[in-house]
Amino acid sequence: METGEQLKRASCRFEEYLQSHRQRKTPERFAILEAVYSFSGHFTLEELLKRMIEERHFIVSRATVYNTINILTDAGVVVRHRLGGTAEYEKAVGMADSHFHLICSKCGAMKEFHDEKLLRSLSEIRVGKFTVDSYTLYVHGICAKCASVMKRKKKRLLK
Amino acid sequence: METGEQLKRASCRFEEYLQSHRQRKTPERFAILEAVYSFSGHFTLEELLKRMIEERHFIVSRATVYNTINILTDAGVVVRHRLGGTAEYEKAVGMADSHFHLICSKCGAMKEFHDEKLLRSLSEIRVGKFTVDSYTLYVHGICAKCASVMKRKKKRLLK
DNA sequence: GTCAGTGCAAACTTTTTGCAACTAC
DNA sequence: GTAGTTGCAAAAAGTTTGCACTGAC
Repeated sequence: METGEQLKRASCRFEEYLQSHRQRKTPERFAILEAVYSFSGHFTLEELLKRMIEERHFIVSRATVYNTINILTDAGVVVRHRLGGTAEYEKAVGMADSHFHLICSKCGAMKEFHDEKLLRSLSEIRVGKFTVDSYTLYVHGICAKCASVMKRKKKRLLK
Repeated sequence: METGEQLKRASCRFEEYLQSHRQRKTPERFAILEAVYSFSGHFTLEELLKRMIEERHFIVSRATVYNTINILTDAGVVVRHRLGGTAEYEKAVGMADSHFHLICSKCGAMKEFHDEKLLRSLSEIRVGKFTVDSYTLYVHGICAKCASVMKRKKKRLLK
């Protein structure tokens, strides 16, 4: 799915959400949604705010971005990750349920990966009367970069 | 695996971790580990501190509990969940990699579930040169309780 | 016109840190 | 003895909130 299509679907879902929750369709909300979908990967709230104001020249307050990102998350068009101190976000439409996250325990880096087979296993989850919406899978371990650093360190110690 | 066995294995792993990281085996650290393993489910840092002091009569400062829980998490004997505002923790030995989490988007409740098949799929994950340690899977959706509340609400509106 | 949303700053919650005293090694 | 650890209080970081003004419906 291309980026424009993602945004279109997200806007649609967001409008429905706002309507059904009797919340208003303000320009701020849609400008923030667009900025969110302009990122290809993860971003923090601070990065989003910066992109809004400096790059997209849409003046909006931090409080409104916080408020809106919460609504977007509730609406299911944004996913929130809280691994380090600062929350990270990413678009959900055309993304969620289709990729998973590798987290390096050493450096904290987060990287995406795809796995069709795993995706199929996940879609088969049925747990009592719980209605499944989406999944978030974090695979913890050591990334290639940190592994090689540790290897070098070990070698030096052995000398 | 019974609780005592879990704690024993966790202590062992923790000792190894401390040794290899040249960190000290203080009474505080092991008292905190024991308190952690005295919980059967999730708990917050505040709950842990309360159990330490009020129930187990081991006086320790909040700062030390924060410090220690971070080390325990790094050592892989505790898992941290950051879904709401406050972090929640749970023991990892005999738990992690063997159960997954259902999160209700409505009420925020977190519940565990087991799935042998899924566990097998996860253990087959291989992604480039990333060394896999453990997994954390969150399944988001609506819990049975919230679903029935919403259903009732809908019915009332239709009357 | 009404009530929800926005912007600002202040408040709040959770977690980390600086420093002196202490203790495991 | 030395360097890591603790406890306390203070600070930081991240997020939410109160209030007056604005604007969507």
